[in-house]
Amino acid sequence: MKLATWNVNSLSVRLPQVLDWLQTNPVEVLAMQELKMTDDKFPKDAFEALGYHAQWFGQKTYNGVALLSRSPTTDIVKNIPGFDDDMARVIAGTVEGIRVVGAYFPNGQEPGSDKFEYKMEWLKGMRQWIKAELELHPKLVLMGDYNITFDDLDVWDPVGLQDTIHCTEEERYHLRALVALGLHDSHRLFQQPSKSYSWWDYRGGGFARNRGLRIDHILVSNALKPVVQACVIDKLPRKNERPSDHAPVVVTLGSL
DNA sequence: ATGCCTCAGCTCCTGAGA
Repeated sequence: MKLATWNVNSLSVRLPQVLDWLQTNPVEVLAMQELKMTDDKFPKDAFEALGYHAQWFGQKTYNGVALLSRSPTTDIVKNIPGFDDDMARVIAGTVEGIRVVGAYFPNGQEPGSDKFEYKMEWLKGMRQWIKAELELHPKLVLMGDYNITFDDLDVWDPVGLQDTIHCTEEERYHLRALVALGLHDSHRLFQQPSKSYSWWDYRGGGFARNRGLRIDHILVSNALKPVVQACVIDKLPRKNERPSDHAPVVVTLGSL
């Protein structure tokens, strides 16, 4: 089965592209981020017409996340239990026996800012919760827009972007701490093209010059690691007219 | 260049994204 994550940067604008992509890539699960719409605007019917069940957690203007699945998703959780948050950033559910967490991690804007502090607190809350989730659900996938690079390999200009947002040691510490709970970066389990990124700035021909960052990740739990067969960044949708600035990431799992 | 695009909305500018 394939599971994917995609920051669509406005589902209203990107809906036709998402539907196209799903027809070519009929993944079992798609986690979307940055819907930028209220719940009443969510295009449930369009996804159902393609054979998907949908769960969503929207918000006006910013954030908003959703899970699409071919088979029904159960035990839905919205946002991080125990972490008070007025932003719609997390949606979790169980699909085919796998606990799937789709997340839009805070951007953080700039080290030292209030938004950066919020990001750090959010990361702590996420880690506490995922620790508990892993005990309840050993087969777990945590995927989404993390807004954090693991290391220099994930950064087109590691020198110029050193210690800037997405690349600070503090953010990377939290990402490693999350992995240390018993998760694995699917991307790095496989040989990947050099300079593999999942986001490119709209400005300055970022995509054409491959000036990007790898900030969208699919982490799989210890129990799932043996069955991970592939992890691919699909750059094709980034070549569309009016693309999202992020590309989808797809992981393939064999049967346990 | 505190810019460069893109998106939403208190929409013809601004805040935020990353």
